[in-house]
Amino acid sequence: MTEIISVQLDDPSIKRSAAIAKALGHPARIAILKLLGQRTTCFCGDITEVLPLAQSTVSQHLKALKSAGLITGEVEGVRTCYCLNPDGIKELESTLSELSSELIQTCC
Amino acid sequence: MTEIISVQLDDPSIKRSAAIAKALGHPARIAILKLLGQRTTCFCGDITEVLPLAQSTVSQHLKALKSAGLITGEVEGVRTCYCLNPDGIKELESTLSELSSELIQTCC
DNA sequence: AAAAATAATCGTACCTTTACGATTGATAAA
DNA sequence: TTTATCAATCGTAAAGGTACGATTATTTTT
Repeated sequence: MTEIISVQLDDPSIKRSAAIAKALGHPARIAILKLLGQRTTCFCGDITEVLPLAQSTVSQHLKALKSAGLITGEVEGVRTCYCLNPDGIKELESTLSELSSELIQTCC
Repeated sequence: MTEIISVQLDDPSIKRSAAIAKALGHPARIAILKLLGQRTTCFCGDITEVLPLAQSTVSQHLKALKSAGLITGEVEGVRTCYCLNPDGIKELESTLSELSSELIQTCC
């Protein structure tokens, strides 16, 4: 019985997985996440110092990570303090490990 | 000692992680992977039947998944048989679980 | 009060992605 | 041999992503 168990593009869990993956889909954004993992806390300028990108570009990437829920950003005076968002990172972990174990079950 | 342990954009492992994530970064491609997980084997037409997308669009997504190494595609006469690529799926699993556990360690 | 510092946003240029229909080339069926 | 089938590719339009410098708003420091 090879039944198709509904694969819909607007399935919220598929959309969410794709959105998380999309946020990870650029080297700069992975690098930023790793950096935040090393330093616990970071200002935008700290990241700009380390990456070969303009401040406005870094700010853009931070915005993408924030709207995907993977980081938080809190204004502290003239700076903004960015941190990994534990909830988002856990969701990243669970969502993508669920997906890969689902896939591995049949193919490996 | 809060030392930065080299975060470079052209680090191959960062680039690879980003490339894998990018391949997962669209609902249609996640749906295709899940479909292949359910059916073990699929022709392009099977996928086109199930997804609300034109054949040429599905073909494009299959191409993206294939060049990311997540699926294989073998011509069988007039059709092409697509399968999950065990090596690619394992790499997806290990790469992204390594990343998330690295991140979880500091933030959670 | 003026100047400096920080980061968001704007404007812009360029490239990529996504989607479609049409076409093509290859194979299989009539 | 002709016709039908399948999927890749082409051409193209619209939308989105990536990068930069310049500008702006806010907050500190002087």
